[in-house]
Amino acid sequence: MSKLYIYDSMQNKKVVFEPLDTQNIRVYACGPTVYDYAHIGNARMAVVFDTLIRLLRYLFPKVTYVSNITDIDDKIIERSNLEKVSTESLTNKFSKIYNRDMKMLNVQEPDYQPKATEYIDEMIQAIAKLEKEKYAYFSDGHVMFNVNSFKSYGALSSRKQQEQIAGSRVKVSSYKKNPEDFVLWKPSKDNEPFWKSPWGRGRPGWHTECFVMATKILGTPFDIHGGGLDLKFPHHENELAQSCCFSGNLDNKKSYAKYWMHNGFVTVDAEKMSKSLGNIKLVKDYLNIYNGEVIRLSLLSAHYRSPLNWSEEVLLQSKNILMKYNKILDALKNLVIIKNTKENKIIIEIEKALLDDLNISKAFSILDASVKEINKKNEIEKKYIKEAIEFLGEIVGIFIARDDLASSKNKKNLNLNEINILIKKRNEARKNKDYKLADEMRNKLLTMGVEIEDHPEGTKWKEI
RNA sequence: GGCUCGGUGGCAGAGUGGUUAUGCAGCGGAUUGCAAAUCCGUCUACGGCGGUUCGAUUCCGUUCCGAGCCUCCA
Repeated sequence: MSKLYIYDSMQNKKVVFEPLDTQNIRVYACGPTVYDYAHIGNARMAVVFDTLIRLLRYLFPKVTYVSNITDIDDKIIERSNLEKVSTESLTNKFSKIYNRDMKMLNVQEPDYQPKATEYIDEMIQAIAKLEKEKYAYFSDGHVMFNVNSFKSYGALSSRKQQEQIAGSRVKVSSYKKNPEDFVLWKPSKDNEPFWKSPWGRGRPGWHTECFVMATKILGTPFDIHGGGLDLKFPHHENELAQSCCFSGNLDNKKSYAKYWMHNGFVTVDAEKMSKSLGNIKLVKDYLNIYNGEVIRLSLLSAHYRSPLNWSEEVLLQSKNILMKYNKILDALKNLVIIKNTKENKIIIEIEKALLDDLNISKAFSILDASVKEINKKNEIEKKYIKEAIEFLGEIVGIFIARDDLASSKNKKNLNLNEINILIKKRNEARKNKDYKLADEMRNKLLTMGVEIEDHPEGTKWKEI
């Protein structure tokens, strides 16, 4: 097996992935804050890391994948006040919706999907330890992480504190010793959810949950820590700082995660999809129009680190690609393949592309080339092609729900009987060379939303 | 101001020091009653300017342009 290369955001370069334990690869990726419907950006993160996990599972005997859900946070509180529901019912609702939508995109559930509120005790213990060891301080009801206590702060995002301050928009709160200090524990107002703690009634800051849950579930160091690029700073930087100080590994920035991976943004009209710009696209809205695989492949159409411009063109292109391969798979459905991955030159090439930091476009170009003259190939070659398509499909997470690329919600209730009668009538008319009548039948079917294709073996139809 | 990352043909998107992917769309052809589908063939490209080189889209320098982070965000 060749080596897996991944781009490590800590080193800012592509490196050979060398597992800490080849018998169990451990990965943590930051999931969403659930106070609204999942958007395309959430989906990109989920799909990218799901694809990485699929590849790792192909390469290694065991992979443990953790991806959290943030279910306590200021925005959640704000939204629950607005909708006059409890934070629990709000986050329950949207975490279910998130999981449902991701399932539609063939995203496999993580092995663990911890929620912040399930780890409050552990967070309190961790914060107490940081405070006791002077990495954090108590100030005006808040426990703050003291950035000055960790001299490697900024290593992940290549930032130096002083240079950030000039153009910085960071608010210097009165309870901060240093502008970059961040909240580990904050006091809750009377109408806000709270947990009892040594610092009074309050709730944890955002950056603590991931570090605590990753440490608790995976143990440190683990192999890969991932998430969206916007989390690199400050979220991941802050997780790293807490973890290094917590474990006493002040000089070892790999003591938390060995590698860091970040996926790029989804853009709309070349601008970042973001809440403040109001150009958020929701997964559920696209699931009304497209099959989940179309959306998934669209999300993988650009390399995971590049920006991905979300557009109808991308979706249409993905749909066409899926239709093409589904047709080929359909034509090859009676071929029985013998799993012979190591001998299959197409797979060897595809594997090489995937092992190069998930170069899916390259992998597809190899597949496209192999398929190009499929009609001229003999049976053995066709078996290799089929095996290769299924191989790539498995890693990329497509070609699972075949035949039907229309959204299931978009289905019309068609009268099968009527369709068959019309097709029969049309074929009779064709036999009699009454093409005018034949075309009438076809137009009638079209108005019903049925498109027909004449094949040597008979007339086929599909929904449009 | 600091720190990242990009600029490839109509669009999407890989890659490489010389033989210039791939897909979608387009065009031409085969096929078809006409279509559709399929198959075959085919045109457009590497931001600007310098440099290194026999040769650069690929390396180096410089410049212009764009995106992102430094505030919640996947």
